[in-house]
Amino acid sequence: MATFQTLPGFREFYPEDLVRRNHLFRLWRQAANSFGFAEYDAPVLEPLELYTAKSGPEIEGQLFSFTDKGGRQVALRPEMTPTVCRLVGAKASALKRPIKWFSIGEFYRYERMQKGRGRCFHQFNADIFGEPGPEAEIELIALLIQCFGAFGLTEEDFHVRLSDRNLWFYYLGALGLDDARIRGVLGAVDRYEKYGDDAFKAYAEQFGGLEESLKARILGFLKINSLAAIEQAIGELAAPAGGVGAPADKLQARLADWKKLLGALDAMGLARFVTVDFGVVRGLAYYTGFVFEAFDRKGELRALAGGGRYDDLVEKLGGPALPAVGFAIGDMTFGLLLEQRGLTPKFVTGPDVYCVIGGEAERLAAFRDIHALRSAGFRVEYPLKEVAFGKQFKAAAESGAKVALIYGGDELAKGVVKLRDLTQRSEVEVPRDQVAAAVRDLLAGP
RNA sequence: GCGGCCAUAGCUCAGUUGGUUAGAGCACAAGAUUGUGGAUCUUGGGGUCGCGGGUUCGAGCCCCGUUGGCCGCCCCA
Repeated sequence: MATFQTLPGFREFYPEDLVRRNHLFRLWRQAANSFGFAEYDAPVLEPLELYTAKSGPEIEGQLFSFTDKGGRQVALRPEMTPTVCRLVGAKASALKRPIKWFSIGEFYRYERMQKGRGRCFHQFNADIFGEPGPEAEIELIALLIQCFGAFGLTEEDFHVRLSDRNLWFYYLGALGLDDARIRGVLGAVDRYEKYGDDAFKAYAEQFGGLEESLKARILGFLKINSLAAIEQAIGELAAPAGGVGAPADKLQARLADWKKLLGALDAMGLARFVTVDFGVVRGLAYYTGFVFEAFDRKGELRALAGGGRYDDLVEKLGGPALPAVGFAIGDMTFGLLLEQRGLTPKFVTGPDVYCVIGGEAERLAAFRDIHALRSAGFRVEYPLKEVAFGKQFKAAAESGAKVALIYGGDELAKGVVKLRDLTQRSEVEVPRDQVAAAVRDLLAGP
């Protein structure tokens, strides 16, 4: 029994696990590249203030934080957004626009583990900086969908729920709520799906109960699920029955943004993945416009991905004023979904060539070819120690190799190597100086 | 931070009302097999029964604590 255990919530990746993880990363990276996003990376350890500045001091309870030997308060990164804001902010004036960046990294949160959540996890992050219009959302939501579709997930498997914190703010403001109350209501809206009416308890404790008529209007707004419903709500907002209407020009601009966003996604053939759903508001205070979250269609898993616009954050973290939109996909819930849908393919990790070697004399001859084949890019295996032929053939078959090269005394005496096609179970003798070419031909064949 | 369930070999698990030296399958390794296939047969390595304490003549089994895991709550950037 091992004396030392893995720290709670941390994961180890044995080779077969890492193969699967790499598969995720490979397809995500491919999707981002095809959308023209540039990959970056950054430190795992950051100043604690980078996170407390954004989220308040309470956040420290959720962080792996400590004081380093230089007396600095530091924390393992719990997310990428503040880091990438710093990177972009520091060179904002020198970066070509639009700034489209992505990364894949490991993150750490000091939390209790649950299904789909651990203390360390990986995230794919994609962000666009410098673009205030919905063109940025179009790119990002399309990329998000592609990051899922690349695995064979369809609209039967997941959808992206899209909402708008701007309209929420306009609406709640028009209902006469101040900023603190608006945030309180949004907190309730965020939880409404899960708790129903109980979601308003926290609000009631802080501000007193909501009037029934007010609550009914909020719940009505929460049920907005189509462009037509948005249009209608905007019409009502511009000319409210009572109270203060939101600025008409802003509302019209917002409606135009919605039309542009949904129209573009439809033109890409992605409308079937997108659900308008004002029940999504995201808990975070810093989101400023469109927000979206991806869920499995069955609603069994926690969120697969989340994102939105955060136009004020770069400036708040000390950079220039720079509009931004971004999203992140976590690897844990996403992996669960792939597993549920049987979309984690069997990975062939076998070599191209397995060498069967007679004895120590033949081994030296084989080594020359093995190294040459490996240098030529083939994946070549051989038994490290002298083993009976029967065992070697068994090992060759089990390895998954398509080709066996047989270095026996008889062959080498004739200046040849036997090349066995392990699939066809056929053999040919090949002169030693033509081994690489013969292997290449066989592997390239049908 | 809180609650429920759980912990026996690398994995999946059995283990009688508490009773001798803790078992099976799979996996791994060796042999059958010194030149041809994933099979089969034989054999083997591998366990502080998570850890610590208690009850008992005797604990894998009962009790307490602790660590870890799963699930949920809080939270979820």
